[in-house]
This record gives sequence, C-alpha cells and structure tokens, in this order.
Amino acid sequence: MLDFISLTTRMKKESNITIHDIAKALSISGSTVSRALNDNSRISEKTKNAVRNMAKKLGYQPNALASNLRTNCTKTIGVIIPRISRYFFSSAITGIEELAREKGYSVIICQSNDLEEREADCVQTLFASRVDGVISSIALNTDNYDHYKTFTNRNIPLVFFDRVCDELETSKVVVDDFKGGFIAAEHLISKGCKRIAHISGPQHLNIYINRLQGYLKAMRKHNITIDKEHILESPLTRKDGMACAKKLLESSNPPDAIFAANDTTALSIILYAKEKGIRIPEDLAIVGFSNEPFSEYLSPSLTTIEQSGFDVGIKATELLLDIINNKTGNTQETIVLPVNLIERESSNR
Amino acid sequence: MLDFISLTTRMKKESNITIHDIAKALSISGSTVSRALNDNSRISEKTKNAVRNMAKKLGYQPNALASNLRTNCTKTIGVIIPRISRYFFSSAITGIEELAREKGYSVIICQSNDLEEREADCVQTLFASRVDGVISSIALNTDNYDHYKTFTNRNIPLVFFDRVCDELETSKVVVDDFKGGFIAAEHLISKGCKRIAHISGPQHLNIYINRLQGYLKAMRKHNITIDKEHILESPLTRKDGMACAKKLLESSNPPDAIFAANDTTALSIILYAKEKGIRIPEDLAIVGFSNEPFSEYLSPSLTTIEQSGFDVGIKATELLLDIINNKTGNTQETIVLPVNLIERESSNR
DNA sequence: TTGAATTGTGCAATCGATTGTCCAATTATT
DNA sequence: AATAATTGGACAATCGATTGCACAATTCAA
Repeated sequence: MLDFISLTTRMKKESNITIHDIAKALSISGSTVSRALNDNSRISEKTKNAVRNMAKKLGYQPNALASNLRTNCTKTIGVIIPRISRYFFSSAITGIEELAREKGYSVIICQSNDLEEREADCVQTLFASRVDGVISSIALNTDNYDHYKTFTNRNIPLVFFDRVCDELETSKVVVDDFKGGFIAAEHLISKGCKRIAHISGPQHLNIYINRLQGYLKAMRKHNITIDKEHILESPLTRKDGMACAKKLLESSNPPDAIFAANDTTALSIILYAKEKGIRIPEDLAIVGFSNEPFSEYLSPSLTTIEQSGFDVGIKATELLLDIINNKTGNTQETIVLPVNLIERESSNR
Repeated sequence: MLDFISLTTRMKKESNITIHDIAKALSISGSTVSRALNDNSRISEKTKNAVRNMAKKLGYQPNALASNLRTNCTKTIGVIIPRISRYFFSSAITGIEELAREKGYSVIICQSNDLEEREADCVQTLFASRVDGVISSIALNTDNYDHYKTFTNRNIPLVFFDRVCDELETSKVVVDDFKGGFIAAEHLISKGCKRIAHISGPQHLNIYINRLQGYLKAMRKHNITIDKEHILESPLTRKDGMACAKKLLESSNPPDAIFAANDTTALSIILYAKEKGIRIPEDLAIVGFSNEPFSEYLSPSLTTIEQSGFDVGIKATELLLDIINNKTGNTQETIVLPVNLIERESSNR
C-alpha cells in the first residue's frame, strides 16, 4: 500500500514539471529556461544545453495552455464540415491534418450535419477554443452567413472549400465543377446520346450551379436542344434520386442519358432502371459526380467525375497557413483544382 | 481610410472583452463577474442579471485558454484512430462528437495512419493539448504500447475501442467479434456449405483473433472438420485479398464458402471469382465483416456482419466521460456491443 | 586604463479566469 | 438594543509560460 501511495505521489509530481522546476534544479531563472527552450539567441549554448538536458531528465512537457494564453495563439486550426462520414470530406480532413501536423498545428473538427444552426454552434465552439484559423465547407441548408462574422470581424483567417460562399470575402478552394459538368455532358454526347437529362442540386450552392452551367455549355456547344423537363433540381439523397429517376424515365420524352450531380443520385437511377428493366448503358447512359468509394463496384460500374478531397484539403490548409503567417497580404485567392472523367460501364456504349 | 482605421480599431477591441471590462463597466470586481457568470450561489440574482446583460451588450466571449489554465481542465477529449476515411471510424467519430458536444466537450482528432510511430506522435500532440481524456483505436502495426503510458502514468482517462490492448488496464468498447465470427460461419453451414474457409487478419489484434475463434467454435459445434489450408492470415487489403482468393480457389481442395474477416477481402474474392467464372453463391458462398458502404451494391451484394461504429463511439464516450467526472471508480469496464448478420445475395443459396 | 559596446541573465508584469480568505452590510436571534 | 449569523462582494494569489526592461559581466576600442 505504501508503495502504491508513493507511486501515485511520484506520478502526480511527474505530471507537473514546469519551467520553474527546471530553473530551480539549475539555479537559474524561469525566464532563462523559457528562452533556452525557445532557442533564443540571447542565451548561451552552454546554458541552452544544460536546460535541455535537465528538461529531458525531469520529463518536462510544456503546458500549451499557459503558452497559448500568453502568446494568444494556439497553433490549432478549426475545421467545419457537413459530415465526416462522407468520403469526400473525410479525405479532405486527411489532407488538412496531414499538412497541419507537418507544420506543427493541431486540428479541431466540427460537424454541422448540414444544419445551419449546428454550423453556428461550430463557429462558437471553434471561436471559444481560440483557433488560429478556420477551414469550412458550408452546410446544405445554410443561407445566412452572419455567424461567420465571428471570425471575419476579428480577423481570424477563414478559408472555404468545396461549398463556398460568395457573400463572404475570403480565400476559397474549389474543384472545377464547371469543367466537370462540361466533360460529363460532352462525354455522353460523344457516346451518341441525344436526350441528355441533368439532375442538379440545391441552386444556392455554387458547386451545383457550376455543374449545371458546364452541362449547359456542352449542350450548346454541340447544338443539342434541351427539353426543359430534362433538368431537375433535387436535394440529391437516395430517396430523392429515386423520385427523379421515376419522373424522368416515365415521362413522355424519356432521356437516353442522365448526368447526375452526385453519385448517390446516379446510384438511385441505376437501381430504378434495373427494377424497370431499362438496360444500362444501352437504353440509358449514366454519369455521376464525385467518384464515391462504392461507384467502382456498382453493376454496371459508374462513370463519374473524380475530385480529390485530399488535394482540396491540402490546398485549403496551405492557403490558411499562409494567411495565418501573413505570407499573403489581404489577397483573396480562389484556387480551382482539376477534375477528371473516369469512364466505366454505365456509359460505355 | 479613417473609417477603415477606426473600424479595425473597434474590431480589435471587440475581440478582447474580458471579465474585467465587464467589471469596470459595472464598477464591481472581476471575481464577482466571474462568479456571476458561473452562476455561483454567493452572488445575488440582481448582480447576476446585471453582469449577464452587460456581458451580452459588450459581446463578451470567455477565453477558454485562461479558464483552462486555471482549472487545469480543457473540456476537450482526444481521439486517436487509424484512418478517418474508413467508414467504421468516421462513424465512430460521429458518435463521439455527437455525445461530446452535447456534454460540452470538444474533440481533437488524430490519425495514426496505422503506424506505431505516428500513433506515438498523436499521443504527444494530445498530451500537449492537455486533453481531459482520450479515446483510441490501435494502429495495425503497433506492438509496443509504452507511449500510452504518457496518459496512464498521469491518470489521464483512456478508453480503447474496437482495436483494444489487453496489456493496458483501461476500459474498452468492442463489438462482439466472437459472436460475429460464429454467426457468419453458422450461417454458411446452414446454407449447406461443407468446406468453409476463413481469411483472418493480423493475429496480434484481438478483433481478428475473436472472429477466428467464433468461426472455429461454429465449425466444432457442427462437427465440421477444417482443412488447415483453409485458414489464412492476411493484412486484409484489396491486393492481399486477391492473393488469398487465388491460393484458396486454386488449391486441390477448394472451399465452397469463404468467411472473410473484412468486406474488402470479400470484395477481392468476388472480383477474383467473377474473373475465373466461379459462380457466387452457387459454387462459392461468401460472407464478409463490417458492412462497408459499398457492400450493399456489389454484384452479387455481400452478406456481411454489421457493426455500428456510431454506437461504439457513443459508448466509448459515455465511458470516458464517466471516468473523467469520476462517476465510476477505478473499475475497468469492457463493453461488448452486439453485431448482426445481414443476409444478401453472396450467400443466398 | 577608462568608457563604450556586447553578451548573458534576472526581475517582474502579463495573458484572463478562478478561488480561498477576509470584510462590510444586512438580517435574525434573544 | 446588542450580539450572532448570514449574505454579497472585494482582494490578491494563482495557473505556467512569455517578454520588455534593467543590469552585471565581459569584451572591445581608443
């Protein structure tokens, strides 16, 4: 029992080594220890070494809280995303974390669950944590951006990615949705499709507007007239996809190809078509968007537009860290990353 | 320009409202403000209201850093996982975050990328951030657990989930892998399969040991003799799965069913079998483990064992918060969550 | 050799919130 | 009315690291 007590006592002590303990052990002042540990030029090599050795010997671990309080910088960046379980976003986080850790930053992640209210909560949480900067992708139903002023008003660097907000003047990282829409449509055209429908997403989100515009441009370029009924707007869930498929395929003028604004919707279409005995790609060619992990394994496998969440995360972090470290002035950059077409069975005719 | 300057000045000020500013505005002391804000019983309702109103009016936002430093508690929990982009783990994080935020905690996430060295880094990062507790799932190649002593030595609560470590005496949350293995094998037996192979994972991980043991028990229970060649150990990647499939299916005594320790391996088997013209499930029945997002969409769709990452995350967080708030003593609980079989085409014969 | 420049450290204030202790004012008790 | 008990609030120390300034010791210049 005695052993146990002395053990716990020792452990307790061990967890509380401060620069002052080091200072005492070496009979120097705390400020010298602090400077030595920070490699300040005003401390002699000899002292620095002594301090470093003693720090190691005592098992010193700097208390970030104290440091943060004094320096008013936490070496932490906050991330707000709709949902972590979506592959694109978890890939983006992987990229963010990768670069952040390399540069000595930690990452705090908050999920908005695609709810504006939750997003506002996230903003509060991150602000309370005094993050040095924030990377965000906007929730599906957010149409008021005031909560972000918590950051902008206080000059806390903010970078948006993927789902960006034109209303706020910040740097942004997006993929080339316009081009994605364009090459998706042009691909279908090249396969001889004549009646190409498009299922788009919520039109207050730039990404869906751009995919739609890219599609329209390709259609115009090839002088294909569009049946107005062939352009639908949808929240893009599995269920909505089913409804859209039904609406399009049961109409009087059914399309011979569909470009869906995401893979989930494309999946719904495939399932619906299978159920109805519509052959893919012979009767109906399909192109999705995102290259979800499942898209490769669908039957038929899904032609889609690939976008790298990882790259987006890396770029956004680069941008943010540049701003934090004041490498860039007040410039608001918008970086557009490339997309590319992955041809698979669903359009191979 | 003047406007701009005064604006920035104001903004700067706005971001630095402290309890002392409130105190000054009301001609009371900082300690009273602090107590009022914390709803301390020694402050009169009248004063509390005055303080709250002034706080709102000035746009006061508590500085968590200062509070943390003083109270030595950060209201933050750390999470270490192999990789966030795996669905099971991102689901677990969703669960963790959900409950944590509800209880007023933030979450810091670190990825080990299944590397022991990175895992040790994560430990350091989280410790430096002075998290109040840690939830971890061990990296694939970790076989030395000393780095976790950083937490255990200092009585920082630690809970493992899924990939747990028996060497360390902590609370754990796992799914019932043994039972999962058992029902997977028994299901195949019930379908009339006689030569049931199993592709297991690294045997220093409890989850794979348990799945294997469950499988063995089912086989014994039904008096089925096992060809030793029918039990393989694999790192369980796509590529390894292919190799295992080849080895099993080209042997002199090919199995008529395979229970794979994860869905990725099951996928490889399906692809290999298709390539070789082996019919599923007629010639070969397949059961996987995890119910990955893609498993439902494979052709044939994959029978598998479902485990809820979300539930595991919730339970682990419950456990951790109980320990942090000292509701439980030193008890080391191990919670086992249920699994269940999802029957699909790959075994439907 | 003396004053100036340089180098290496220490002192003490500071970041913002919390909390043990003390004191004044108010209310209750006999 | 006098004392005791209670209530509401102020003071000052504290958490641990950082940093402007002061100052002693050393080196350099003339």
